[in-house]
Amino acid sequence: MPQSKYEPIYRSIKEDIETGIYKYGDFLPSENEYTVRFECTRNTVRRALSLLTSEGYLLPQHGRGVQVIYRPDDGRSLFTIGGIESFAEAAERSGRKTTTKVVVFKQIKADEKVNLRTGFDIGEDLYYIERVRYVGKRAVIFDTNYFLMSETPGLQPSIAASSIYRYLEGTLGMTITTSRRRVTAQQASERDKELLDLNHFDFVLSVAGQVFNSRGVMFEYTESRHVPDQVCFIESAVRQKV
Amino acid sequence: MPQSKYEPIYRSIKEDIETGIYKYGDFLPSENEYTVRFECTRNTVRRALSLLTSEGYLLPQHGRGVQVIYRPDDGRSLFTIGGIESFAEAAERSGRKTTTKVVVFKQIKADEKVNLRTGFDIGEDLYYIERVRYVGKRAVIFDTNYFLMSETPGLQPSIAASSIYRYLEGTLGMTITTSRRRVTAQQASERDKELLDLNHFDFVLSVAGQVFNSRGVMFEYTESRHVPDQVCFIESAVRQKV
DNA sequence: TTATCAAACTTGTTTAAACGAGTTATTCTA
DNA sequence: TAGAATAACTCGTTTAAACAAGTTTGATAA
Repeated sequence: MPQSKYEPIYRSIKEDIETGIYKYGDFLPSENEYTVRFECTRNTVRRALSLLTSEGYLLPQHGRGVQVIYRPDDGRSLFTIGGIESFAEAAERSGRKTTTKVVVFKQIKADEKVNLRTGFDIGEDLYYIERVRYVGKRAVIFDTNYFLMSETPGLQPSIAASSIYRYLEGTLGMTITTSRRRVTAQQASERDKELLDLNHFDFVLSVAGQVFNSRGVMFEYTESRHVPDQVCFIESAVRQKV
Repeated sequence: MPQSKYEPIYRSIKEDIETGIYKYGDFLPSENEYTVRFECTRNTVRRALSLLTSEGYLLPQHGRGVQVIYRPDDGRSLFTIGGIESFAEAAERSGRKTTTKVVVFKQIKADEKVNLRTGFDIGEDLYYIERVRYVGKRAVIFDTNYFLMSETPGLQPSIAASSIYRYLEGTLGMTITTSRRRVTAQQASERDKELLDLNHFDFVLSVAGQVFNSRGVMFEYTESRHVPDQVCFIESAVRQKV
């Protein structure tokens, strides 16, 4: 791939914001100034800016300029919703030590119950995996995964213990593109209490979702049950024009 | 405003998907076909398609086409995260009868505690509002709002009881653009138990966030505490290219 | 029949230009 | 001095064209 042009521009401006060169409330240089600085057209600049807008970093104002509305995180949030990030990626970003324990790893055939829950067709061959994720010594996430065997050949417990995504993207050359997730608060099950260090909590934050690869095949269904403290999801939205 | 051209195209294709003309797994007509159908350039078509992609409706595949990955909702979710929707809008969309009761309505000055929680500067004049939202006869949401008085003049309890956003957008001509929200699961407080019909639950799903108007002024901070059942948040994400 | 190659698609990126429309600052006028 | 008109900015939308790069299909050659 011939390395896109807008991507380094996006990254450069993002860094300028995160390092405080442009602070909350400041206006960025105008689009035309950026075309000179980056030696590209306004379209390319606008593409980079629109990415940052959708991430909640910027607020463009017609006729005035583009304002920075980003405020640094307080660091309490492990995950940022609005992007796709694996457990390992998120942990690395926040600089915390993490480990994974594989509790269950088996092959199943999707029955009606699985179909209802995950959306996989009845009769499909699936890997069923349960994992517990630790941050430091504390069990904070209980993951249940269903992977479509035909799309994820060679999956093994040893891979599940490190990073399945690294395997899929690296070894298999798969591209993960889109996911759709549902976030709910739920009563902790007996299994949650058994596997997670919930302390005094008796509920979890559940994130369930389907993941598609670049060929439009839904190859994964995952439910992650999170210990409620120390974990939160951040989302930013832009209101649709009418 | 000269009514944008991509917007009706976006709406048209969205409708075709939601009404099942194009089903889950189908490929849409190519971009070039759409340029003929809508009498516009490829750029304009692509703009409409990219909106639907970011909403999780579509999965474009380089060299192959654009696939539909939308599946109709099961209707259990009142809200969709990833957009900005008021309580009234969301309820209307799901066709349920709702009412609002204003519990507290007063003017306050932001102190250090408020500043830490909301991000408003110390000394700012604010409206402080507490509201309980009912779906049918059940109290399902406990809302705490802070509004910047200078940006929301004339706010009154009677307005808070109907729709504050309708007042802001309609009467004041304000444009709401961007919001940034944090989703967490929390232990139900005594006040939650007093005001909400939690039934057997002792926890809530909290959504807290800042809202900006079109002039880049943060004019609202809101925390909504939801009864956990029957409410969920849906989010779709597209993985960032590297 | 099978394998290979090329043509004809598909979406992805970038340029260039023009016009619209909102905001701000300046200049001119009363 | 105060106010109105204007010029010079800002971002928003759309067109047109070209090329890159991935996929599918069908023709061609072994």
